Amino acid sequence: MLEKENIGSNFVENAINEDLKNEKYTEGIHTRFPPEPNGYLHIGHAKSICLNFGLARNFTGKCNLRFDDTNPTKEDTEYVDSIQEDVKWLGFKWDEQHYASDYFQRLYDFAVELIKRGKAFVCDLSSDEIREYRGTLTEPGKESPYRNRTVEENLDLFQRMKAGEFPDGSHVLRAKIDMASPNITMRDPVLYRIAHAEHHRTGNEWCIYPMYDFAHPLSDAIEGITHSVCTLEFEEHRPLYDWLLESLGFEVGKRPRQIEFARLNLTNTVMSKRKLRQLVEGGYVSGWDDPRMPTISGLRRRGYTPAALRDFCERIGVAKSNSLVDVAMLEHCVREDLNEQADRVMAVLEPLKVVITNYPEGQTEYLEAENHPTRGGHRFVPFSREIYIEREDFEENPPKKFFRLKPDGEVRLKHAYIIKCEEVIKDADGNIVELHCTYDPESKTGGATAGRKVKGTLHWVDAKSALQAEVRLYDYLLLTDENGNTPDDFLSALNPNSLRVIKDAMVEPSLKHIAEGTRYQFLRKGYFCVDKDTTPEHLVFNEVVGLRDTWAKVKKD
RNA sequence: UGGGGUAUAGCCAAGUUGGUUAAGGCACGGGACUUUGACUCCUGCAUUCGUUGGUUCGAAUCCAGCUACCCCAGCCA
Repeated sequence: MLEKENIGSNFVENAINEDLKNEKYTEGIHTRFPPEPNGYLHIGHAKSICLNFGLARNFTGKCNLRFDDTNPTKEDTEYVDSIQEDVKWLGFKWDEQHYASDYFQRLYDFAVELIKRGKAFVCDLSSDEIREYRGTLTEPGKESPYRNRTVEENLDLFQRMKAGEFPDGSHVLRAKIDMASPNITMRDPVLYRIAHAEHHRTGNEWCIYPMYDFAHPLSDAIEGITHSVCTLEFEEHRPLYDWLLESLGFEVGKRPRQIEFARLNLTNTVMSKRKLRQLVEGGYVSGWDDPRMPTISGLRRRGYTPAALRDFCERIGVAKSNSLVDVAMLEHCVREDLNEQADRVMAVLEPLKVVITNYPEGQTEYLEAENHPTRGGHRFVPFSREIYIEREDFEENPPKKFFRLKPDGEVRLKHAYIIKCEEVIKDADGNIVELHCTYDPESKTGGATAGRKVKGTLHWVDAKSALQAEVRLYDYLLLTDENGNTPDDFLSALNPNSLRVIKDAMVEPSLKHIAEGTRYQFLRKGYFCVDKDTTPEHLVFNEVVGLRDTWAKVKKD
């Protein structure tokens, strides 16, 4: 079998290597990604997806997509569609697609078999009673008075549960294990419950539904899964997982093995479905795909690339310790990808008009501008007497080391000329409304005399031909303490400035007809992605992530 | 105070059977380059592995105790 190089190795791969070495799973390894279709996928799921599909790839095995749809009251096809879309978008192809609901009949048969083997019984206790009988963390539970029914009685009752003779909550099928077990999961866990509810796929065919603990190991076994990777909270369920497979006669070394890893936590955001739902339903964000959301759909809309997400999942590793990954790691991954992929264009977010007084009135020239510093390609950008520069690129009283534009100062306009600030025009309130500059005709980019050096280089757009655009700037959804922690009451930590909309940014005219989803680097600002709200008349950009800004740090000192 | 887990730098994380100076990445600092204060490139960043003892010529790795944090009492997954 393929053994991976030590790069990116993790304990799950080590465990699989060990299994292989011991000649287990000789048919090859088989994993699965088993989401419940009750919500949208987020970056924590991406970690699991990358892990499971990555294992299949690294060991030349297979990976299934299986919808764990055993709870009809919470699930919906809307989610199965979005989940499939997200997995595909991330760049993975599943070998087989299944639904736990496809196995309802087989699962029922397994339950019957379990009853026949005397390992399960129908219990008439109410859910409150079951809870009382279960005991507590420190005290053992008590056995149900229905625990010793005969196999025949159990068979009859279970069949009648299935036939719909009983109302919800009146009966339940339970495993017969050990009410005194220190592991609460093993205290005669519920295997089946009655729910007269319509299932999104099986409709009203069933009125009893298996619990996760019952359906999961058996679904894994049915599919020939070798390594069932899940998160840490299922660790104490593993004895039950193994008990069921053992009780039903699945052979050790061939039956699936459950391995648990720590779920992803990221600073400045929340990751639980419940909290994400709260954000959406409370109107704190525009929806599941709000670009500030850590959902796959949100990240996609924000402009993150699948490659960046995969790289991120690779870099954070897989282990068993609870961890909180700095969101800076994620940002680094997109920057690295987009630095390579994104074409450069010029856009001025907060325009300040500059009149070049010695430039001929009415003249426009088209300057060659490279699209990418290493990959090449070029376009022509118009330049004329009036342009816009970034408001923050001019300071009347500049701090030390400010090498942008200042009174009597010189600066290079990217792809164009060196200009000198001659006059600052203000309105009656003293606000700077315009700059009058002169340009050096000898300094034109690419020309024979372009060699003169000035310290600063600014981006700009031609005033006459620039396009107005809406630009949405994002900051973290949540404010965190120095340790990156969010309070339990996370809504109190919502960042009031997580979204800033600029309606009147000016972008170069080459951006006239662009496709939704296209990503650019706005020179000296950051990476931006064309939002789906864009129309032929109205451009809308989302900030993916800003460029690293050393000046911002220097300025603070 | 039952059971199950986890502890290696500010943050992730390698370190499998004990053996030279404890990988790598992020962040951060210093420098070079620069018509993006970007990118890139150099360079620095744990005498120490939660803690205390023990075994050993030798321990992050083995043993014992202690401490901290996470998870479990859904007919959710």
